[in-house]
Amino acid sequence: MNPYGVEMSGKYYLEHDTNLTLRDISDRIRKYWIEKDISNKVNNPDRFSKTFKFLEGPPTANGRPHVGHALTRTVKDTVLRYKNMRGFYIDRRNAGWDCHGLPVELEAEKHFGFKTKKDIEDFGIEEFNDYCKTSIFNYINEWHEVDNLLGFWIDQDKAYITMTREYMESEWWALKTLFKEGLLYKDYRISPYCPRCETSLSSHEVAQGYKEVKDPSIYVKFRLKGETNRYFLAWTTTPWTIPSNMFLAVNENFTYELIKIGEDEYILAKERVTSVIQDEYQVIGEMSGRELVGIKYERPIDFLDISEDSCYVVSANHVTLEDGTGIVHTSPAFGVDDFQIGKLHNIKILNPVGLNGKFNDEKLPWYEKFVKEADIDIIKYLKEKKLLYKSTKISHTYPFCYRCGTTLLYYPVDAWFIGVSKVREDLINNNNKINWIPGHLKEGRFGNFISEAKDWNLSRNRYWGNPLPVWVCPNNHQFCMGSASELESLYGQPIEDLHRPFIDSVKFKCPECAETCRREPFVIDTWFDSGSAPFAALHYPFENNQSIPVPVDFITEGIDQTRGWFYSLHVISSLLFKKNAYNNAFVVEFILDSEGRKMSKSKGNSVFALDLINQYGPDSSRLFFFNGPPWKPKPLSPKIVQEISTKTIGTFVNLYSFFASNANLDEFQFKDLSNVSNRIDKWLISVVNSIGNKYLECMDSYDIHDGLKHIMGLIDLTSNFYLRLSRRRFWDDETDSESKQGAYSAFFYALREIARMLAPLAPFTSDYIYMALNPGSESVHFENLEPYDEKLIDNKLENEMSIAMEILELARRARQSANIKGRKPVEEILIYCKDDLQDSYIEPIRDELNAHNIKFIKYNERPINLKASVNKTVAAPILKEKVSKFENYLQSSENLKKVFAETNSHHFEGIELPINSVNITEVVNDSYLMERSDRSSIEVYINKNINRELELEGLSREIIRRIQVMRKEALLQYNDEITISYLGDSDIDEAIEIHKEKISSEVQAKSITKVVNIEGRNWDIDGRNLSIRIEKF
RNA sequence: GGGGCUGUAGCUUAGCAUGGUGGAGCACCCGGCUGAUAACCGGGAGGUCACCGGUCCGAAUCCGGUCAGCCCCA
Repeated sequence: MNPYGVEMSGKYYLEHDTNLTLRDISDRIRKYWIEKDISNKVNNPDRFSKTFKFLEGPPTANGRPHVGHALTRTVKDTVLRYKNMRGFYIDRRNAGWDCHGLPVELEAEKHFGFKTKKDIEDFGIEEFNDYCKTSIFNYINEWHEVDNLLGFWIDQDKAYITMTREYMESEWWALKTLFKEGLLYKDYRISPYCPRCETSLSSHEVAQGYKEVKDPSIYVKFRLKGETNRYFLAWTTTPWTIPSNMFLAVNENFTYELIKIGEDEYILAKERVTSVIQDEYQVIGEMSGRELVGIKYERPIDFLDISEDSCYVVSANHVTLEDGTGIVHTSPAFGVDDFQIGKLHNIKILNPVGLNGKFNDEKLPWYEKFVKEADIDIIKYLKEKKLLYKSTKISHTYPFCYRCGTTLLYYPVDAWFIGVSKVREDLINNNNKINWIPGHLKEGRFGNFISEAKDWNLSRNRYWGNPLPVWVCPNNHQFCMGSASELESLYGQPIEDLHRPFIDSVKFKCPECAETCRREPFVIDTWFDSGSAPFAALHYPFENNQSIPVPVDFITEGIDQTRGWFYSLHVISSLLFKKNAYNNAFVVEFILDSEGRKMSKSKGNSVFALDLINQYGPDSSRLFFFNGPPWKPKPLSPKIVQEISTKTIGTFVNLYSFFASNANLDEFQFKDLSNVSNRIDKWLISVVNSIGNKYLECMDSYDIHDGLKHIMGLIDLTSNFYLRLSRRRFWDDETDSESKQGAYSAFFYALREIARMLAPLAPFTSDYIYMALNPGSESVHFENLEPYDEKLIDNKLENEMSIAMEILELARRARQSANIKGRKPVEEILIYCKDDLQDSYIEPIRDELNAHNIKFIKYNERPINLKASVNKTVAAPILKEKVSKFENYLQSSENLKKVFAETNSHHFEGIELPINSVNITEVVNDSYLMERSDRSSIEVYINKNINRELELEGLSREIIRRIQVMRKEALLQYNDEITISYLGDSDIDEAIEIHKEKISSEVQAKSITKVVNIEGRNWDIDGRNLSIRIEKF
């Protein structure tokens, strides 16, 4: 019995059952792998001296895996299998699961029907988090199933899980390390904030919620202090921020104008005047921005108390001339740039808006009103006060909460930051050590991003996440915990669960002032979880601390992770270890639907990984992902999956099937290549080795799709050139003929190498063929891929064979033009090439050429006649009425000789003619037909004359073919003998008579008998009737 | 508004760093082959190489701009 559970019945090679589908094959192989624990045996560290470190990017298993996941998992598996075969132990081949985060909470909220944070708190944080904890593994079984079906050899039982105490504790260690260096700090910052969810949002969350909207666009008059009708004109799209105005900002380098409209005078940037001002105006003054700085003004809305040292013009670089007036209304509580100005001028910030997004100062007429809804009232108020120059609407993109659709406010919140901007240099230096695939990401998207890296807002006002391990006392003494035990010793008792809400109740006496320390009420961004995977998955530094856990050698994820996981890994590793987190980052694009549209839940065009694999089988699906570079978006089309599968796996299995059935008949067993002497066999070996090295080169540089292309090229050459031309040699009667044994050896070798090269890409089918070729072997995946043997590569031979291919192609074309079937022998084929060709070149294609004589000829032996005609445009004006005489002159071959001999000019009856007055053309001899190659100047001449002898020979081959068809239809074995009776015309009689011996041996006939009456099969051979009956002898 | 990538036959793609008549495969049509047969071979048709301009004797390729699609940032 063999791995497939098939009885071999004395045969050496498994005969391929053509009824098996690729899915059947993969099912059997998968079962075998599991039974024999092949995956673990292959990656047994004892087998290797080198190590390749991998890191799995952890998905969240609260959704179904889709085709995009199948793609990244295929890339991972292909690279890891390849590295195994190149002699590397795969370290950290374990799975990982991301557990925390807002998306998980969002699903939970949906489940319970919650709308606000209050709903969650009323329900109970403990119960809420309990639900989160279980829901993240809702689809874990399907993930396992996909990995299993796809053949992804990842260690699921050793998966790291980001919500475990150990994992979280490692993150605490990291945070404390940063805290000690001043790189984790609390600040009061302007963040995008959702007043409904009452939390700030991370930048990538904000990015998901941009919408095109219409907002007010108002030009507000700010009266200069001490003036009655002179104003600064400032523009804003957020009227609700006017009550908290504290400054006006200008750009020192711009030129401003003072203009007059009626009684009123306005100051605004010179360049903006024509776009903003529609009324008649006069310019009455001009000044630089610098001169405006420091000028005091009166607020248009002044209900709120404000410190004295405000309400003057300041200078700021963010002021541009692209829109507005070149004077920017500044409300430090509600804008990032505004906030910076407030900070710079050391002002106490005015913030009349509560966490719920409503005005919370009773002095305002809009008290308790949601700020966006107050816009219209504020505009009305300004208009009444005559402090509004102009009010319109503007269409622009503005962020909304991606979860609930509420307008986001830029709002000052307490937050904890990681000082990423302080280590930009390190980020850039470490990026230089990374090999990005594709390369443009290094300087492009990723490089740009890190070169302007901002401090990372780590804190979230949420529930399900790793709690920020910082405790603060009323005197602002801050303590960051670096481990669970550190906290336990301060707390004085063990802490079971590090999650909220339990951790919230942990308080301790401040070691410095004896006041009570309470935890900062945040959880940390879940991107910090996954970005900590290199060390946290190892519980570093509490365990596995012998060496620094970065960099790993290889990671791969989708392009969307450039600023997600790729970024967080990079930042954290640069901060903690001053090293790059990974050496090779392979970034893949999305799989689109068959129409080329993005897959999305809302369109309902998503394809799940299971559906793909179940429909096409794992190997076909895997190969599809490498049809073209994986970093280009790919539409998922059934036709393409089918095509690449048929061309690669289908043809390969077909090749094996041919090999096995013949090799078993001849009882061939592969030993080595020493018996290979035939040119075409040597050629095949050469091609395997030269393509093999190209394959390795591509795979080593992660150009996996090019590696696949080389394999496909090799399969194609083996099938359509080697086997087609060598078939007959495998049917040779003499089992032991040297030629036949050599052919088997070369063929076996090619199949084995194809199986090995294909193993990382199509692991199931390649293992099937490999084990079938090597009875008793355990798996192709134990194989080592070494550089191929240069000594087996014969470039000269490969060149010569490509000339042979070309000759064959030309001969086939010539036959077609001459309307002579390939089965019909021709008298002679002449081949001309300006280089000397050896007879040996065409040895492999001799049968296929099917000619009695094949000759190489020299230039002057070509069967052509030269013909000359008068080029009348040139000759006529010179010769005038003698033109026709000249034409007659050229009819004589004697004269032609003279004309051809002339090289500089022609002479006729004493008249000198330019050389181009005669057109010389080559005409192929009537008996021949010629085809010429554009590439290499090879000319092939085929003799068109078919005499009776050739006719009958061709006829005999037609008869053979008919009988073969009948043998096959009768399901006869190759070596079954038959008797033949037939009825046909006299030509057929004669053909059979002459070629009886040949026919008999080809079709294994004991006898061929002409009969008068027959109940046989009727054939039409080019208009002739032939009736044949065969019987098993 | 800023940045990145992509654009080659109906479809999937090669060629582009280093300029020299754009190659394949699939599908289609015609013909052929047939002990690999759900294969195979030959031929045909099908391209303003997204568009516009520049450099050059010569541009799919280099440069500038435009458009479209996708992605990222704001």
